Amino acid sequence: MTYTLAEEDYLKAIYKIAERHGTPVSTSAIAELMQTRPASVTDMLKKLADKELIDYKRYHGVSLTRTGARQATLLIRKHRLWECFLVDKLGFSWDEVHEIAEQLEHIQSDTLIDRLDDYLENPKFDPHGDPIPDASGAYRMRYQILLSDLGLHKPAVLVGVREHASSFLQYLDQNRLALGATLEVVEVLPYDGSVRLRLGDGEPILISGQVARQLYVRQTTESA
Amino acid sequence: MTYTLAEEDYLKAIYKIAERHGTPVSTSAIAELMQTRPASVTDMLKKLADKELIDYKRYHGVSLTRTGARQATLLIRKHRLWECFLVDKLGFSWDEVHEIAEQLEHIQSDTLIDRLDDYLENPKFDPHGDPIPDASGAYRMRYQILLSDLGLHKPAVLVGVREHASSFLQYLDQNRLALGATLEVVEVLPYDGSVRLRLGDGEPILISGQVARQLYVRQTTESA
DNA sequence: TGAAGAATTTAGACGGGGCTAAAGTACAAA
DNA sequence: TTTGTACTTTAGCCCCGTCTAAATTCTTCA
Repeated sequence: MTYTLAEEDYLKAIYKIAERHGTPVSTSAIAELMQTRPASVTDMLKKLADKELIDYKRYHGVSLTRTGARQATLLIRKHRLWECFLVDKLGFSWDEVHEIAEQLEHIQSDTLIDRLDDYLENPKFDPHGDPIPDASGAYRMRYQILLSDLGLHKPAVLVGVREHASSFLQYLDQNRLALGATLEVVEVLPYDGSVRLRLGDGEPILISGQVARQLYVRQTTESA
Repeated sequence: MTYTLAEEDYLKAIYKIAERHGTPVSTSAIAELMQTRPASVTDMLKKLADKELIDYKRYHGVSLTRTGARQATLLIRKHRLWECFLVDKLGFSWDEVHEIAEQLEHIQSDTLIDRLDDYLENPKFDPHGDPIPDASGAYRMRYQILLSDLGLHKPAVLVGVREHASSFLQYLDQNRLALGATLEVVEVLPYDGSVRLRLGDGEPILISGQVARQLYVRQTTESA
């Protein structure tokens, strides 16, 4: 089976929304994510349903079928592997790669993507800390929590970002918040939920609660 | 300026035909190369002419404008750089890369292609021996002649192929005819123009005149 | 010069994917 | 239970790139 560019984009959008907000996925949610009109979404949903990539009941949203989910996962695999390539091999920074990977993920060739995977030495996470599915579509979620849910004085490592906007990633760069950074919450300001962090062994920095809710961390053992 | 996939394909086709058979390029030649109908070609030619990518006079064929030619060479640059990547980095063989590069060449990002160029260490020729234009679209033709035009007992090196079909490339592989191979014509059979070659210092092999007309060689100095 | 035959273009249609405007459905609040 | 509002779908249109069938133009040769 080979799908059109638009079909692939819809499958990925549905997958992402379902991942975040659960199923069923509404027409308007898809329209908003894809920067398109609800009427256009409805048209495409019919086509995807005809191809048995989604389960669709009029007025009641959609969910991916097994086939649809598999296809979406493979797209995500391709997207994330290409992001690794762009960052690790070509020297792009993590805020520059999304649009390019968005194009590269549509290249049709199973051999290509498997060889790329090997060439990159089978990375398990992409430059934003998102897990990369294997060729069968399987991947394991890393143990992670939002920085905003991390208690005081618990050593942790920054492992992922929830928000992928360039401006956000650049903000993190400017504040030395890179994946793998060790950190610890020193204080949470009650007024607005801002968080004071110690990064590595440097001076504490202040980030907004808004930012803290976009960062995934993994607690490290006290001894580490 | 950004062009659609179909427009890019047409520009490249026109460029290739013009390169081989000169200008003007006929509607039917384009249709044949692109596996499409002459009527479809005519439609697209009007659009390309409106965008000033080609000079088009009804019933009299087309030629690329400066802008069109520039766009075509950039596509060829992308195609050939991706072929290098696939062969040199991912381990594909030269008969497997065309279709994949055909997709990759449409990825839109100047930065990407320039970084890829650097990553590959600015190759001047692709895996088939075709020259790679630089970012400005310029490239130098290598001195080369067809093997069928090489005289007897002149040492030469195989530098390129005129035919890119997988089956042809595989045939070359099976006969150890790789780019860079040194060779010398031992005999030309008068009956059908078959050529007996000494390859390196091995036993002579026989290839058809048909094949000899698809191989580019460069003469080496006697002393080499 | 004037057809015949080949090449090319036009006319009209179609599927993919998108849009607007209008109509239909669901659901929460009264 | 009814009704207002938000959401979704339908109807009808558009552009892109392709096609077939028919008409046109070029070219060549008698």
